[in-house]
Amino acid sequence: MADGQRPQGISGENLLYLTDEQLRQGIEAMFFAYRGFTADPDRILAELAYGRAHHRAIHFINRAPGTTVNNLLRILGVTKQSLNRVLRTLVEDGLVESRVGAQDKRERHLYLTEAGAALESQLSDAQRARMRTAYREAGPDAVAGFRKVLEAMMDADMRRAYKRLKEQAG
Amino acid sequence: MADGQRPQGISGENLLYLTDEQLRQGIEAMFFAYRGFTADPDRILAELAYGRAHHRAIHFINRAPGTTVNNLLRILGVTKQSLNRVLRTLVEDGLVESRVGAQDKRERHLYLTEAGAALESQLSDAQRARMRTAYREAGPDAVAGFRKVLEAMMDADMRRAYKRLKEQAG
DNA sequence: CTTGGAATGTCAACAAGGCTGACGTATACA
DNA sequence: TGTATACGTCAGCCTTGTTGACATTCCAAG
Repeated sequence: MADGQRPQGISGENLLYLTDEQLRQGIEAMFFAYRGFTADPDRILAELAYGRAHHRAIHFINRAPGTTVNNLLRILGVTKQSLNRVLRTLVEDGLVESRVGAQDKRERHLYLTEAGAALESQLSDAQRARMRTAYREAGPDAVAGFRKVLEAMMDADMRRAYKRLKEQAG
Repeated sequence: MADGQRPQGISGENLLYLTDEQLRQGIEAMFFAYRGFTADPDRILAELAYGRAHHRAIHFINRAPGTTVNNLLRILGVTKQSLNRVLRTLVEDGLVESRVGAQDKRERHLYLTEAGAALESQLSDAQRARMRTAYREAGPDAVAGFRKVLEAMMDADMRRAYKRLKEQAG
């Protein structure tokens, strides 16, 4: 897998876009773009003494109200201890409500309170504003390609989680 | 900026792709994809007691050999104390060489050693392999769109850094 | 009905890697 | 000669990941 190779003309396709250099640029694009992606919420969170982990929890609780801790765990891909710390502060601060399960009392079902929903929409608005600008600048065809590549880049189980959320919320 | 709005028919364009729900899906796609994006290098790094910070440093030193500490700092967007910690272990472990500048002796120019280059290419190969699969699956048009949206998502100074690297390396 | 294992969630302690602030040293330049 | 710049370092803090130990609850096998 040497650098600078240029596979070409294989079965009639133009494979220039699979060059190591092209892939490297894609990698760097992901790196720089992800920074922009998180920059706006990060600024808001810094003022509130919260971090990115809080944002992620709030986002997915909003997205799937009543979800269990275990389910959230799988989506976020962290340990339950790590999530628990974040969740505890959010509950203490009155942003998240944790209700004991009706059928299975081991489970906790998570909901945003009004204050939690307010913060969620503040963060979400900021992040969507950046996304909207980028989408508008790039145009609908580019956006379709963007989504397609991202989806292909996910691990299989994340792709499943992603699709489930998509269907769920229309 | 309420949820679920569907701006439509504005100046003849179809703006369905700018729906809040569409933007939200884009946000989640970025989140899940970034996990996949870092998963393979992370596995390799974990065995070597290195982290993502080491990977980033190695990547950009390889990309721009002889770069100064200050320049690397700006690209990575961290403090010098944070970078220094990582850099120190890399120099100690013989993966990175730090040479005093010829013209300006205050500067340190950074280079990968042979061992450093070997690790770089191991990490790079893993990450490119995932990228290549995703690119191939999505196709060239999707890739073009992917890059276009990512670029539009960057902060202005990151976009400059990104373009400089692109031109530099062809 | 009881008991043991599995599932769920909590508490404690530790490490990586961000951050700020302060300071020292060498060099460049006006 | 004095000021600015580039780099390194020490100290201490915070967030957020990790593992290990433990309590509670459920369920199924005996």
